[in-house]
Amino acid sequence: MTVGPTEAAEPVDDVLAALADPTRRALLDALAARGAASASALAADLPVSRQAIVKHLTVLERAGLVTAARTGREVRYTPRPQPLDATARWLSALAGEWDRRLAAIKHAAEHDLP
Amino acid sequence: MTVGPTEAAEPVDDVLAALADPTRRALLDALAARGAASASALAADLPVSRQAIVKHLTVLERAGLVTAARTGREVRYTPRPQPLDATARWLSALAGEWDRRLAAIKHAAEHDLP
DNA sequence: TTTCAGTGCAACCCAATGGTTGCACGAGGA
DNA sequence: TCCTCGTGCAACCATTGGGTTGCACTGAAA
Repeated sequence: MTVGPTEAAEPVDDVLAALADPTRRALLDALAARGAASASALAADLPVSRQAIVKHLTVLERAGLVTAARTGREVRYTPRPQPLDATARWLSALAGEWDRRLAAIKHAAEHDLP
Repeated sequence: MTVGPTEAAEPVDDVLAALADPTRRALLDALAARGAASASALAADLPVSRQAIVKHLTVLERAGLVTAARTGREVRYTPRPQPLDATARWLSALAGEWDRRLAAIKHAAEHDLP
C-alpha cells in the first residue's frame, strides 16, 4: 500500500490538496450540477472572478478531478469522479491500517506488561 | 447530504485541510506506527523542529485526527481513525453523486436531442 | 469585415501558513 | 535540593496561494 515515509509523489496528494479549498469544492459542485461548463459560465455562479476560476480549474485538472475539452472558442470542463473514488479508498485503507496497528499495540500492552 | 453551496463549517473541511499537508501525513504515519507518542519523540523522527510538530499536532487535533492526553510532564498524542473513515465515506458518496448526475445528463442528451 | 464573447498571459497584492529560534515554566529523577 | 527533560508561549521570517486587474488574442456571429 506504500503508506510509509517514502511517500514521494503520492497520487492522492494532488487530490487532497485540491479538495482542501472550499471554493474549489463549491466549484466542483457547480460543475457536477451542470455536467460540464466553461470557466466564464462558472464565474457567473461563484462570487469570484473568472481568472480565479481558471486557476482553480487548473489545479483540479492536475489532480485529475476535471478534464478540459476545447470546442470552438470555449473550453468546457467536465468532472471526473474516478480520483475521488480512489482517494476515498485510500483513506479507508489508511483508517483500517490505523485500526490494526492500534489494536495490535493495545493487545501487546495487555499481554507483555500485565 | 448538504453538498450545496451553503457548506459553511463542513465537518470534512478540517480533515481535508489537515491531510493536504505531506509533513502532516508523515507525522500521522509516524504516530500510527508507534500507537502514541509525544511531540518531542516525534520530532526526533521527522526533519522538522519540535515546535513545527506541535503546530501540526494542533491542526490534527482540531480535525479530530489525534487526541492529546497528558501524563505527568509529557503529552502523548494518539491517532483517531474515525474522522478518516467518515471523510472516506463522504468522498465516496460525492463520487457516487457525480456519477448519478453525469449519467442523467448523458441520458437526457441522448433522448431529448437526438 | 466589423464586432463581441471567451480565453490566455502577466503582474501585482495581501493573508495564511509552514518553519525557525529563544526563553520561561513545571514535573521528575539523581 | 538541584538538575534536566519536555512543554508552552511569543516573535519573527519566507513562501505559498487565493484573488484581482489589465491587456492581447482568437473564433464565431452580425
